[in-house]
Amino acid sequence: MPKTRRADAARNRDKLLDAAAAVFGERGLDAPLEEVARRAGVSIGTLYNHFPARQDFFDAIFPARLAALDRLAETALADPDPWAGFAAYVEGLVALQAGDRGLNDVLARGFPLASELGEACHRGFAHLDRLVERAKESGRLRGDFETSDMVPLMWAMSQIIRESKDAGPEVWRRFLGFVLDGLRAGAAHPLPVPALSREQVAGFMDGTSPGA
Amino acid sequence: MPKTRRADAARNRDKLLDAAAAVFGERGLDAPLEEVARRAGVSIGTLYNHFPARQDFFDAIFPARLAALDRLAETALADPDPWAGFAAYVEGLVALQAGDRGLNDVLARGFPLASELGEACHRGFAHLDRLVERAKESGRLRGDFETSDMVPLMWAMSQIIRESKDAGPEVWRRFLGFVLDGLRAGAAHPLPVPALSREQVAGFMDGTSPGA
DNA sequence: CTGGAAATTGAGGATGACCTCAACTTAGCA
DNA sequence: TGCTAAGTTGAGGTCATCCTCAATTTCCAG
Repeated sequence: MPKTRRADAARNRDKLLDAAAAVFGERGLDAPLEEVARRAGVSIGTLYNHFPARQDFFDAIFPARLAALDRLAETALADPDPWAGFAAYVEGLVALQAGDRGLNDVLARGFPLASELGEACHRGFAHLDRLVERAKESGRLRGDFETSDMVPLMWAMSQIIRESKDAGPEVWRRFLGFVLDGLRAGAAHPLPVPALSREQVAGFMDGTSPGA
Repeated sequence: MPKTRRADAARNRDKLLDAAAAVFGERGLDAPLEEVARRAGVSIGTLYNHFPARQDFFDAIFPARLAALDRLAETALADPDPWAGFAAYVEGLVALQAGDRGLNDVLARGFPLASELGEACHRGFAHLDRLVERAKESGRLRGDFETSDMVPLMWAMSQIIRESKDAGPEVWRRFLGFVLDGLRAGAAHPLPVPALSREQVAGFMDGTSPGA
């Protein structure tokens, strides 16, 4: 039923999507839409015709990228070494956002989740649960680590990536090294505060967060 | 020579300073100046008369706060246990920015450093050098930790503080627990990337950083 | 008390982003 | 080849912030 679209309109839609992917990838999710229109070689009016709200771009762009997360999780779960699998997943997740400012924003904020994105996120958490469980059972991941601890971890890494992009784009690997060393069972010392609850995590996902 | 200022002008200046401290503390360094003027009960023109540039507020406000850092460092250096001193310093530093959105911004960004602030920062690094040195010599802090690693650490914590302020204002303590566990000598595994150099760190301090 | 220097005021110009819509252009069917 | 619905256009309204400056008010020294 969307087949009845005119050819030029379809072309413009694609150009907009390409431009949006590029612009959001470079400048983040708050990039001006006029820049997207400009880069697509299309007027701002046409942009709003195809994507009435900024969120519509996100819904069109990110599901495909989030598929990469699923693949990452599968590879990680296939690793015979549970700790290596866990570590590889975390590192892979951070590496993905290091190369994509838009994805970085998605992970960094109390994210602007919609429909399909929400599901992808749910799947991500499910995968993560299994990875964490497996790594804990193997005795290599500290027992008091919880899946929800991944959220602050992503916040942290996202900021490091943003700040260091220009002057030292690899530092995040070093910092992640420190953190992972702190997550090994042998390193564990008692923690002063309980992990975020499911409800708290959910709170970050719909509540709009203040910019920085 | 600034003695020749009129009494009302001095009063207004103080009101502006108080208002600015409050507003920047709540909303961060990008808070609208009109809000500062409004809260000071003064017109926007007067604000610009006293503080022609936003930076002038920072220069007037932050040196006093940075004195707290010096005190913190002294306490930490006085601790007979070098590791405890180091850990207390880090925790104190993070705690300070947890209570002050403005200070958080100062630490989080490729900061907007000026004159006096720059010096305070230098002092901070000098203190930190000694704390790190001492903790390493005691064999409790991992040998490959460098003073400049503190910069990404502050970036990381600042983001966690910002994101969690509303829904779980204590999570940062938990995450810092993980990180500190990773900094203990016993936890160390080889790192994939060298620390930031002095020059790189300096690069963050003048280069204006993009907002978030 | 008073004159003039010092300070204050706030309307308004500049900027950059958002979004709309009436007028125009064009694809594609008959 | 028209003709029309689908699509495009971009000037311009809205909004939030920045910053300026001519007119006005206030302080205080003489």
